[in-house]
Amino acid sequence: MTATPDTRQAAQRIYAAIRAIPAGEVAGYGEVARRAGLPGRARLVARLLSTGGEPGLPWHRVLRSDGRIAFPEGSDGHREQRERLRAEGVEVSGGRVVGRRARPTLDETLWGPPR
DNA sequence: GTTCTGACTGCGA
DNA sequence: GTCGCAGCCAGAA
Repeated sequence: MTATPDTRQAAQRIYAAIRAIPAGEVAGYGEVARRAGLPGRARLVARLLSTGGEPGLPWHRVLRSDGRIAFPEGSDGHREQRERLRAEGVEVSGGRVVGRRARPTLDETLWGPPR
């Protein structure tokens, strides 16, 4: 790849943003990208994960803006993500997150809460 | 070098 | 609620 320092750094920020998602909570690709300082680069986030991402990365907490799993229902990845989320107390039905607003409240849960 | 593709998003109908 | 379209960026062929 052209692995420019900028791109690599961006990837690291994205990874950090994903790791910052607390268990039992979910975040959208766009949200993660924004937190990483890359607004509008949700696709980059998705691509990073699809190309391997990082070991131990809670990628299953990353959903689409609709709060749905990015994988098509019935897919292997879809099934795995659903299981992982359920293990953390997040119920998923019909590819949709239940018991929690689809719109990830990352802002409030992560960096912008109480205070 | 150009072209295609993709774990996406937002808006309008 | 769903469906379609355009915009967007980065990597792979």
